[in-house]
Amino acid sequence: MAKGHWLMKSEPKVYSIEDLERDGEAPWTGVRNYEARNTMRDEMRKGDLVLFYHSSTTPPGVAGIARVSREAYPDFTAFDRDHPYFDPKSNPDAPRWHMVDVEFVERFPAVVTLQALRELEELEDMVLLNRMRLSVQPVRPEEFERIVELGRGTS
DNA sequence: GCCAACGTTGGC
DNA sequence: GCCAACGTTGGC
Repeated sequence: MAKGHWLMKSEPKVYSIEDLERDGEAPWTGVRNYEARNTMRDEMRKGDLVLFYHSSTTPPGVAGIARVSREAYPDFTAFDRDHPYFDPKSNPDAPRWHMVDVEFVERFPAVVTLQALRELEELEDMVLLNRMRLSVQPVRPEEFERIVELGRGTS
């Protein structure tokens, strides 16, 4: 089975690639969208590579690479009444939300901006550019490679 | 801060 | 099961 490629969004004010670099590894808490959850729960496998996207910032874009380090398990922040991601409809006996852990791989010297991605014809079918609100999404291997080249400044 | 896009909820 | 109202995301 070929290695999977994904893109995951985070607001850097909440959790940035710099935070992941410092921490080394982190649980991807707080996804409260079914499609994004299903992707994490059903499709993401240990070792898969992830584009780490910074959203709601200036400029938005891909900041680096992470790797799935633990496959899906219940998002415990949903059980914690005092946590901002608390969801009363989820509980440990019937967890509604799942997440993966990711580990730091690489931070790009410069963010590959959303604007730059939009300018490339070969990326026009990217889920990112067509379903702007989906926070965990698949990326084609060739799209992934192209963005990594841009991020490393090697193209 | 605005607001378009769009996912979710809940009344019926 | 439809769909209007509502809430959230996320670019600008």
